Amino acid sequence: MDPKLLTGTLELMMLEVLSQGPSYGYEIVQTVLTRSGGHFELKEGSLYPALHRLERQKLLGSYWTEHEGRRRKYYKITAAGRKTLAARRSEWQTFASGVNGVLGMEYGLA
Amino acid sequence: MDPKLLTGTLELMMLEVLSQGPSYGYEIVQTVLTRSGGHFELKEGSLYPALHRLERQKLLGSYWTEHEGRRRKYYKITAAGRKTLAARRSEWQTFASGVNGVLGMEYGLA
DNA sequence: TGCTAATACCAAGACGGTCAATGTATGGAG
DNA sequence: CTCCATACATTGACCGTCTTGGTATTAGCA
Repeated sequence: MDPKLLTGTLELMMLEVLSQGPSYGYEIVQTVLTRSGGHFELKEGSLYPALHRLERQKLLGSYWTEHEGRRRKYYKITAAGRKTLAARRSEWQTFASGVNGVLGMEYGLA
Repeated sequence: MDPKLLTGTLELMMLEVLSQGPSYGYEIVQTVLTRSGGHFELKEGSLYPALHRLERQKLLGSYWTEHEGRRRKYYKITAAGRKTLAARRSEWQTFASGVNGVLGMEYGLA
């Protein structure tokens, strides 16, 4: 999987995952891996900066917890984050159908 | 439309367009615009470098022509280009269904 | 003891996209 | 006739995001 494709959908996917409840970096990686059918292995080097970015933009909030001796930083989507998520979801759909249009595959998918 | 989404699909779309016959930069922009339903306005600053890149990789060949006083540089897909196109198409499908999986929208689209 | 998993973070570098400028030629508005 | 828009290609500066890979901590296991 060409990593360049991820650019721009990373944040969308993170917001989506967090829209279903708070989570932390390490777990988000697992969730995305599972839900993508094993295709997307988010790298820490892109995940954490993205998380910080989204937090700076107030789309996420965060808090630390302790779990069996290990520190976890939970991220929680904000109201603004949900709004952005909705916008990005629809942007993604527009984008995907645009690409499919160019590829001559506008109908259906597996 | 967030331009970051384009990263990685630009070349795919260009190869696709060229798989249907030789074309030149300016025309490729129009073709993609039309076939994407008016959504993708390729910028010259990304299009031409991409064209040159693909040519360097021997996925495209090129030749100049003259048309009503204006110079045109036609690009033509190579056999290697077609192979790459096939690979990228399937990569795109995997990618799109991965994203849709994360978004919980694996079925159908308009 | 030392390795692995869980967990978070950061710095350096590559790469591709945007903006905007440059250059040439044709054709139409005034 | 002049000016501007359109057709067409190229390039350079800038920016943002991704990858790689290294740091750091704690728990648990060989």
